[in-house]
Amino acid sequence: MEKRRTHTFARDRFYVTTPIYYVNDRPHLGHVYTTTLADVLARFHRLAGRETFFLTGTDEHAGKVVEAAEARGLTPRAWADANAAAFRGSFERFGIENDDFIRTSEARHIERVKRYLAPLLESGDVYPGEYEGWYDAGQEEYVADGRAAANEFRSPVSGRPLLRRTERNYFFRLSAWAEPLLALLEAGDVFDVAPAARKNEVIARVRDGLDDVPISRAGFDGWGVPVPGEPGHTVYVWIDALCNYLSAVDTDARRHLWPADVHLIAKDILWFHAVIWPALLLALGRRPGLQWVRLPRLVYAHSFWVREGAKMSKSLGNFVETEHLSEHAEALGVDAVRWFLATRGPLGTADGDFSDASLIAAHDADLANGFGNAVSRVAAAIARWTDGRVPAPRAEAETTDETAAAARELRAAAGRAPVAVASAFEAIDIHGALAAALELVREVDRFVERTAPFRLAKEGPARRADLETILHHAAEALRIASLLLWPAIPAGVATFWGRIGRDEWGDALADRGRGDLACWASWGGFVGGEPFAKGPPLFPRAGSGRR
RNA sequence: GGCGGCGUAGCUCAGUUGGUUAGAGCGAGGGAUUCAUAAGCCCUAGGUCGUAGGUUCGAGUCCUACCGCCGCUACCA
Repeated sequence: MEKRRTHTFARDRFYVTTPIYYVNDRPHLGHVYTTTLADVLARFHRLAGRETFFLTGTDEHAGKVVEAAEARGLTPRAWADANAAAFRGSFERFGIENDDFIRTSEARHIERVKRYLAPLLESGDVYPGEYEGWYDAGQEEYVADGRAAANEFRSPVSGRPLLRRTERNYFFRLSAWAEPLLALLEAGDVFDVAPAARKNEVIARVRDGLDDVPISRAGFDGWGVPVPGEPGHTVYVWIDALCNYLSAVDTDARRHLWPADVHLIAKDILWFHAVIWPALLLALGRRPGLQWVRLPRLVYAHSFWVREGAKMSKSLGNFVETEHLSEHAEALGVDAVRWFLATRGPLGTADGDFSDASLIAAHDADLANGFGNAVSRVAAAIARWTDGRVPAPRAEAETTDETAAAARELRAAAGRAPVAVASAFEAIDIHGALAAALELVREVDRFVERTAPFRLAKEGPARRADLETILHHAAEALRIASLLLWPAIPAGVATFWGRIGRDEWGDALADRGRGDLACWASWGGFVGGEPFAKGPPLFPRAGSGRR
């Protein structure tokens, strides 16, 4: 389909963002999806020991927010407070640990948007002009020329004729940045867009040339960011919203975090993130005192969820609500939801189908029958034959050649896995990263089948060294696999760590702390004598068994 | 209309710069086991690689046409 490209991130830090969500929306699958992906990435980089910053938030400055508030007899502030809280709440429910939650209505943000606009006005990157376009009075918005023509100059919503309207507002000189942007996109080493198909779309459009874009709206009703020096104008919400990525880290304590490593978005807002935002940053970076403002390294646009083949939309009313996801989380644990989103979602250019059955199937196949069962069988073996303690490894000379060979191969697989997982995560190939982690679990299952410790146990002391080597290796490989799986299924893995006497890892990573993956995931963490306790299934099967 | 992409086993998809018998996961069928969450492991899919041509010693992998599907075509977050 397309070639994945590895993006090399700064080694010691990682900054990932989600879009800030429209505060008039109720949180649904789409929001939880993007945010979960960001959380998985952020957790991986934290685990790897990097200074990680994961930002999400809400976009609040739209005229419709004021309307929605008025309709409910609330102030925009109160309405936004309630809905922003709803977003925060649903994210918390799925184990998402963002480092900050920015709201565009916050003073820290508004103040900085003004601070970014002022120098651009001064330099002429932003200039006053006249915008003429097809206006949909019912929607109170302009309709793009192409779209207006396609609709025979009638409102796509109401069907009423569109009005030709002229408005005085401020423009961003986007046209000036087409060439530099194209060069950057084609090189792809400083600023990049992924997946490749999305990048191609952007390049094709930028190649056709760019028009200047209006970035303000006439009128200011106290909700929004006033244009500096022109208090009767409001900064267009999109421009306002994009600035959040920068404004959130534009403090002495955080400025070093910029540029963002990944802006994770859905494909519908690619244009703003892949063209307008970088152009704005290029312009900003030229202003005195703002040279630290560089381009984000990567804009990654995933696709949409569909439900049983049908697009989710307000008109169909078929959104997968957060409440619905919560039911799955209650039945199977949050990890089940996270795992499904992270491994089966529309990460590439194709839309992905959501169904309850596929969520449960993913949980059963990978978590219950996979990781959970492997942990269970190894824990039971250790409980029965080595008193619940991980045996110390034995010298190869003490075991048969067959045992030694199998052990060597498992150890090699455990060495390859962290490398494969890391490089997949670097390429935002979350499916690939988690598949690589799960592959190590499969290796353990194959290893157990091949070496059959349950048979050796019956052969008495003669095979004791083999038995101990086998159990040590199986435990060790699962220990390493658990680290690699943690970003996606932190709850179950934390429980597992408790059983193997590694609560310290959970402690280190708690409260957004950092780990030391290179050290933790290296072979030899178990020296012998550690617990590997049995316990209730980490991921109890939901479906019935086979046969 | 323009630009771009896709169409590979029942399902979801991998298939490097063209080269031995086209792969994985899930599902389905079969088998040997029994430590484990009726889990795990092994074997099996005889797939016209959308269709028709072409280039080549050789094409799923390049070219052309056609059929079907999809994305983008600038300001709805």
